[in-house]
Amino acid sequence: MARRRVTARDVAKRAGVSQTTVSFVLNDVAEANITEETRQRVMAAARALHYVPDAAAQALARRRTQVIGLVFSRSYQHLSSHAFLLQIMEGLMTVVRQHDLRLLLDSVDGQKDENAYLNLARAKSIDGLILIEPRSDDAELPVLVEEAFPVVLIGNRPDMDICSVDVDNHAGARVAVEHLVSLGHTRIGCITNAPVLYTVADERLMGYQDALKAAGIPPGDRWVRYGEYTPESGIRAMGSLLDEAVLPTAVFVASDVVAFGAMHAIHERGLRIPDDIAIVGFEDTPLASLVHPPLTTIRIPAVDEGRVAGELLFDLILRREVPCRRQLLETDLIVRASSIGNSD
Amino acid sequence: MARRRVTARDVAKRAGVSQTTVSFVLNDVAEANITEETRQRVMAAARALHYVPDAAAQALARRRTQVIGLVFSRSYQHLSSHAFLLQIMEGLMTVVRQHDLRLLLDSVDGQKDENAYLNLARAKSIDGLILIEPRSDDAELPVLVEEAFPVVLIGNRPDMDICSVDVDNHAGARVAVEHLVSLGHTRIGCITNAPVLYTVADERLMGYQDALKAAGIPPGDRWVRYGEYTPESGIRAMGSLLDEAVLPTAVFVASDVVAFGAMHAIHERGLRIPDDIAIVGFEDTPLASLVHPPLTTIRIPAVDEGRVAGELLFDLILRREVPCRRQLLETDLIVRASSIGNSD
DNA sequence: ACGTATTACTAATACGCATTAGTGACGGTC
DNA sequence: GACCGTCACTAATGCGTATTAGTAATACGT
Repeated sequence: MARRRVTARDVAKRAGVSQTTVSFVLNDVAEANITEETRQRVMAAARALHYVPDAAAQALARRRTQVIGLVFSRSYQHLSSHAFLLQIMEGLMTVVRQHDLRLLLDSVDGQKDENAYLNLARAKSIDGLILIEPRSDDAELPVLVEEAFPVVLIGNRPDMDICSVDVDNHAGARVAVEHLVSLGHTRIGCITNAPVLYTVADERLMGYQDALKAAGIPPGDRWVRYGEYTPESGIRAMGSLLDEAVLPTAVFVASDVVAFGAMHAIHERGLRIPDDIAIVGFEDTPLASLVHPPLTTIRIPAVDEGRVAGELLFDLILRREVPCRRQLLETDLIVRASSIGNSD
Repeated sequence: MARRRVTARDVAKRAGVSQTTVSFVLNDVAEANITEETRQRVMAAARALHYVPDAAAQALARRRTQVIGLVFSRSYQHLSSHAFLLQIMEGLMTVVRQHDLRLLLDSVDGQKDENAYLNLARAKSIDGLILIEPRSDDAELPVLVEEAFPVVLIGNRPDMDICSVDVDNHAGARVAVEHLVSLGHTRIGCITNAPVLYTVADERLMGYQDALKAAGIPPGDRWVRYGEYTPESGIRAMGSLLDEAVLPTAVFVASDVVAFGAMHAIHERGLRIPDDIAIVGFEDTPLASLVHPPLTTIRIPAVDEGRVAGELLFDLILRREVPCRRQLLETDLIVRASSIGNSD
């Protein structure tokens, strides 16, 4: 086949007008005063030729690409354990479609790719960026902000003045642990969702500790372990906890996915949930209600996070006034059988 | 800040050469005979100015965008239940990085967006396309093929001559059901992963039926239900199965995610897995080994699918010879406790 | 010594669109 | 009837790169 590309000039020729007019018609330029009759002729020609404007040429001329970047600060090997990434994308997608944007995906792997998304921005491959779970040692971010590039974080960097959408991780973790305290637990462990280098992990750990303090329980390191996104890390962490001489009676696992691993480890040792060890997770991933026993957890409105972040970014790109630079969404405690139900 | 963009001309000025030379140096054009000394000067200038070529301008001049599209034929509302989409992306990402490409994400929602990815192609937003789970009634696909646009399917369209990466769904389903037969089951139900409009759902259902026939068991519709990607659909389908007067003793659920819902429904009714009803899933999502009881399933090498599809597409884009247009990857039966273990 | 090759570059142009600065035709004004 | 304004367009230019067609300067062969 290999027919030549259809350009605006082809459309113009067919409609018997100039390329300029074609551009005016297709972009609905009001000041151009195009007669209805000409408009129809152009539209018809465009349709007949299956004309679709060249994205690169448009981007070059308009200085806008209509593409936004979605980047997560994890190596892509950890991608598949990112339980609510898909939910975030789902929310984001609604906005993306509304405004006829495209979504460009990338991941950042700590050391390896320097300037990964910074270069995306500089190459103007994207008009704006949504960054998931920024690391506190991320050095690109300040540069981007300094260059006034539109960025919205999902998660946060308390040290920076930057638009972000987040949940109150500290409060959420606290509610989770208070729930366990209210059930009478005093020996409460914690498995983090990630290394504390990630703000989100640190905040949840703090929430855990503060809840204990508030309940008059001295928090220590004995029952604290560090997860790393994956179920496997949950298995390891819980395995290590279960090797302690004195076992906790409840564990707050700061990520559902890690919690699934932890639950598996508990079952493996022949212990029961919640009778021997109660578990509370964090996130409420779609499967949390389906595992056995269903997992008590702190719900993050991930779809909303994606949607709100998308809207915020869209406003930033258009240089609109942004009402609130830091959006904090609500978490909810979802009580299920892993903390309170009949045992399995 | 808002400093003006750094262009190749700026780099040229600083290095005391022409823009052409800058382009030659940065693209390693061998025929250009650039002296090492000049090369160094240009490189230094580029680095000093943080020069990054404008992606749109490059795309326009090169007639290639360095972007590939990843599209799934599901509405984005179903996105988050797409268990191994992330794994596919993980595999794809390895290729994408190797060749310094970008990944553009989109979804297609049956009726709503006509020409969704066709327009991506025509706008030359992307150099090639990977389409996940094409529908058999997808009318854009033939057009794309006719226009000789590089496309690789994950899944297949047996009626079309098109590059694809897939697993043998029929064989996989058959192995799953044969496993149940070998355990002595004769009343074996099936819950599909999706409407049979999707090739992949149809194939797995066929595999189920053929396995029954081969075992001398007449396949009927009585114990067949139709899932729709989600756990919820699994709950519904299994609920409906459990309302039958005579219950199956085993059910092949053609998707892990749907199976998780089905297992939940079984637990809800106070039945045990596998004692009352054995379950075999399909896919081996990361959580299959972690649910309770761990799920027997047919493993799809999803990461490999992504990688292979990416490599295939890359070859197509470069108009290289493609060794085999239809790559069929192996599935494995992973036996876990949901079919054969101790009950829960 | 003269023509040809080679080297190391540069000038000019194309890519396909958006946009700015016109332009000719027509209508109304004083 | 000279002037201004509006209407409905078009010609020309710019966006930032890749690439092609040069062009001086030097090297080489005979």
